[in-house]
Amino acid sequence: MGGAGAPGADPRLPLHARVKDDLLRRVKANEWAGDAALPPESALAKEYEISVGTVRRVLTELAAEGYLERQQGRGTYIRRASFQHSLFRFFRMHGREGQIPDSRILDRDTVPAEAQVAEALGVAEGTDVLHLLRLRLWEETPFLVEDIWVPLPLFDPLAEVDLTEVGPLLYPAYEQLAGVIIGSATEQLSIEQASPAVAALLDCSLIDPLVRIDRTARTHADQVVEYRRSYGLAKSFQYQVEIN
Amino acid sequence: MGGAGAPGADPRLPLHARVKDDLLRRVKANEWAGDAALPPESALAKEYEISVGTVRRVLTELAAEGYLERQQGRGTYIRRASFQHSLFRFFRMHGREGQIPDSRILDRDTVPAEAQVAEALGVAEGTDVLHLLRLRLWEETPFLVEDIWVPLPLFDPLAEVDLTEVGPLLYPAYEQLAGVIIGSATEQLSIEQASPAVAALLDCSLIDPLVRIDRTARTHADQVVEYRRSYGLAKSFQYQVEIN
DNA sequence: CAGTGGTCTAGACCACCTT
DNA sequence: AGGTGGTCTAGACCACTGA
Repeated sequence: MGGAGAPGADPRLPLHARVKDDLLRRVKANEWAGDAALPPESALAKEYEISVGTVRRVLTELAAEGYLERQQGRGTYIRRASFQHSLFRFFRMHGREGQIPDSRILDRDTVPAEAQVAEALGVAEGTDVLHLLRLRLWEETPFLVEDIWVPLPLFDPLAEVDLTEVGPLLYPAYEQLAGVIIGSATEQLSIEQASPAVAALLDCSLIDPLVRIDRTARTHADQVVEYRRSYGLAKSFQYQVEIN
Repeated sequence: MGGAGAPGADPRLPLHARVKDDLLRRVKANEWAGDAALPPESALAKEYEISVGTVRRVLTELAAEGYLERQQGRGTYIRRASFQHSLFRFFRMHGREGQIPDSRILDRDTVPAEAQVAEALGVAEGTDVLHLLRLRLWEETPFLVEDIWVPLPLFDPLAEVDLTEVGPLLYPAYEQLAGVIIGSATEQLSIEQASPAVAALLDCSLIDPLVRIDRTARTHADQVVEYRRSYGLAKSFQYQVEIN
């Protein structure tokens, strides 16, 4: 290592900034995959040829930003979207406390991306993408219809897997099948009238107001890997957001 | 000073935590009011009989939490109203890009807290609180009705100020008038039918669906200082959320 | 027990602002 | 020039974890 860590970085930046950038890059590149701990502070200090205090500062900042978890006596680990965790991080409709809704994938097909899907996923219009139609239910009562598009060939494994082996949560399946970890998402809410197809699935009338949620989900590296359009019955709708 | 700073604090807590609590108390007590800088790191270190490094850590944390501003070469100051900052952090309804909607406070009165308000604000039911009724408009067209409750006597200045002097944003006014800085908030969305009073203000029919947003806003220290209930027309509703 | 991160100190040097 | 916060180092000691 050449004294700074990130070779291409602006050498006018402070040491800790350059090291932080490089370490974040390595974290995002999935070094130390699985349950492995990062090297201890002393090892990183030696590797980057900086003092332990500077390494500490960088690791503490990355932990504060949610990339790492540190535990005294154990070590420093990449914060993974743990299965149980990712539900409540990305599932924002509420009503049942801490329960996971049932999930039924009604359809799975490879389709050319229509304009809106292509733009969201950042692919050319007409490119083949994988489409899922999915119903979510509380105690056999459907409350949400989801159209989900993911890019190919990244998600080829999901196109071929036995759907009965996919649990009620998709993001853990993304991780297991395609190695894709969802790091952030943007949701856009609006209110619409039901279309006939959606009304049939949700068992509601065509004049009932629906909540529409457009979600774009990204990896930690900000690559868009899912576009999802969900419809839910407005009258049973509960959506909670923390603003920090 | 007795070596720790906060005399009543649990001596098992780390030094930096005790000093931080004490310093925060002094900041909230408005020591160093006006434009005065806090004492330099070296002076605080001497006063608390701790090392400069520990003082640095405390000040850096308090700055990260929004209480202080630090500037190299000048000093450390209590953070003052920075209007630009709180602008779009808490405003989640979209449609116009980056514009601030007009705002009209229709009513201001002191009322006993009803059950839901009391619970949200963490005061006893029947306690006097300040209530605002506020209309928000795009180009003279109302799109949002807000009932806002804040605790007294904390917000006494807001109860007395000339309302024409309050701009289109409340949180900067909270800062200027009551010294309250909003650090985080929780919003809960649901869909309802319009009540006659709201329908009149929004100029809509009683069967039109409305979006209801319940917001609880807190200081950086997680003290709840505002409960707000907003109603908006569903058909013009756009709400965007980043999930990280 | 060895190894990890957490706390705390002491001090050198630098970058920036004010006067 | 003098004083401020920003960076970086070096090292001591403690608390916690796991074998």
